[in-house]
Amino acid sequence: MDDKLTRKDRERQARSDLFLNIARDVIEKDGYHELSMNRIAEVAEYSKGTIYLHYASREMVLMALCQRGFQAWQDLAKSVLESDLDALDKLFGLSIAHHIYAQLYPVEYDALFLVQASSIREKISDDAHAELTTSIGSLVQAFNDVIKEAIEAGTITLPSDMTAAQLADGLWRLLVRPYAGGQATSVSGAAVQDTGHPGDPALILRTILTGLGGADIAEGAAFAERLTRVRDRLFSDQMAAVRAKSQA
Amino acid sequence: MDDKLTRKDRERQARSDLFLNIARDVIEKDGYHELSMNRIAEVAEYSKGTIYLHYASREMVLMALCQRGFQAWQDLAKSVLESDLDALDKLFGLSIAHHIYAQLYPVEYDALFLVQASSIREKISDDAHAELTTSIGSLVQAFNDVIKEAIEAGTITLPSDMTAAQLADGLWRLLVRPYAGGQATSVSGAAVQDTGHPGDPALILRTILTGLGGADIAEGAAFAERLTRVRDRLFSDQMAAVRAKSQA
DNA sequence: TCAATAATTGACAGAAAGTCAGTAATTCGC
DNA sequence: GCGAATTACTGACTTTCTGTCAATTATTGA
Repeated sequence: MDDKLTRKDRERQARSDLFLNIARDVIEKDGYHELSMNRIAEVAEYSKGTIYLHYASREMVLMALCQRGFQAWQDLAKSVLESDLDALDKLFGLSIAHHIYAQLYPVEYDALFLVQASSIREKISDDAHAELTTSIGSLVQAFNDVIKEAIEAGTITLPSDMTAAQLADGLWRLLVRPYAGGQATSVSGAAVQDTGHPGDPALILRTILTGLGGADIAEGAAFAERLTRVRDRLFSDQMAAVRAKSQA
Repeated sequence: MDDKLTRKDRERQARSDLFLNIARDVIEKDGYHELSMNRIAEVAEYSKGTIYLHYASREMVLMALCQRGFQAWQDLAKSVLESDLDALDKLFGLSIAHHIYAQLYPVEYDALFLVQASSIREKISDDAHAELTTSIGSLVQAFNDVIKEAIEAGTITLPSDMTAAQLADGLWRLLVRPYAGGQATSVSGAAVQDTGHPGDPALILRTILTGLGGADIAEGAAFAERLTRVRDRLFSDQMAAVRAKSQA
């Protein structure tokens, strides 16, 4: 019964994906304001009505793009969680995973901020919004899990009235930000440069760790060494892809 | 010569302000997607053409709203910087100022995230965007100044390779976030509740301070006491306004 | 082979942005 | 106070998009 929904459904899925790819390409090439249902239809060589059979609105296209991207992000996070690294290494791993995702899927990453902006949020269903919240939540949860693991292992110690969830939320806030894709200006005026490695946010992470885990973890050389080691261990393939991408 | 540009210009300014107020009210009442140039014109009892004489596009209305709001925020920050409090108190003061601004100017605060979303950023001039960046920069700069002051006073100590600007940027990231105006869901899944006082972000601030300033600053009671003291000292009027607003 | 079902189309309605030629009001030199 | 010049205002118009739907074409399975 389950595989009764095969070819037709796979063709349908393939078309959904095609439209989403086109949307992504249009955005990457010409920006969001050039993304229209007409344009997708034109490039896909389908009519507009067909696009609407797959996505109820322009906003839902962005939403779907965002959601599809999350899958890749979650896969990265999963490979961190399922590794045999210790809790602290995993924390670094999640930070690196974020960075890789932002580099490898810039449009999808950017869409995350777009769909959360009020103007778009207002136009999508509560269900769709709830689904997004769930996706975000599952990534914050990954931080949460690793933090708990680190606490249990005694690697870090939280103030008595701070929960793992609160710390996870804080780390999320520090990491996740518009990457100003291709444009120079940082979101804050402090001219934080993206130097091509998990850079400045990691510095703050480090400061938090100074508070929670002691100087021996956060100290310069040890910190950098751990970052490199975890990255090479878990994500050498993806880092190669990042480098390849930045060539082109 | 300077005051030659008086009545006419003030009338013009008054109209610009009127349109902006209407825009804010429309957004507050019916959301962003109900904001149109027609709607502003209608409410203001001017024609659409006149609105366009003041704001070149819908996006520029939002931009202007955002910019006008910054003035109020900067005033709050200024009263912190110019107070005779010590550096650490000022750091708390800036955090409280942010909170008050978000409460008192929810539409303007929200607009900050809206105008930074790619879909809108793409439609405004580079000049307008640069101006916004400058405004944001001046607030981050306030953090920067206070952090430097705190370092000089020996209240906090930074890791050797962390600059004040980096810490300022980090604090900004922790504090400044969509307040999910009126809506329940936090941006992250970690269900951080806004409890009506400078709440959870302060916890992270506290953790950072544990790392940078020692446990005696960040310890529970001392932290809460400082927060209350600074708030009452600098912002008793504004806190009353916040309370009044939450009544209505 | 053909009827039923599914997929696709593109013309259409509606809404909003942004333009601009024309009109009204105001100012200022005299 | 008059008329010319400047400034402010208007709303119909064009364009461009979204989202709909009745009609058309393709596919399937009996």
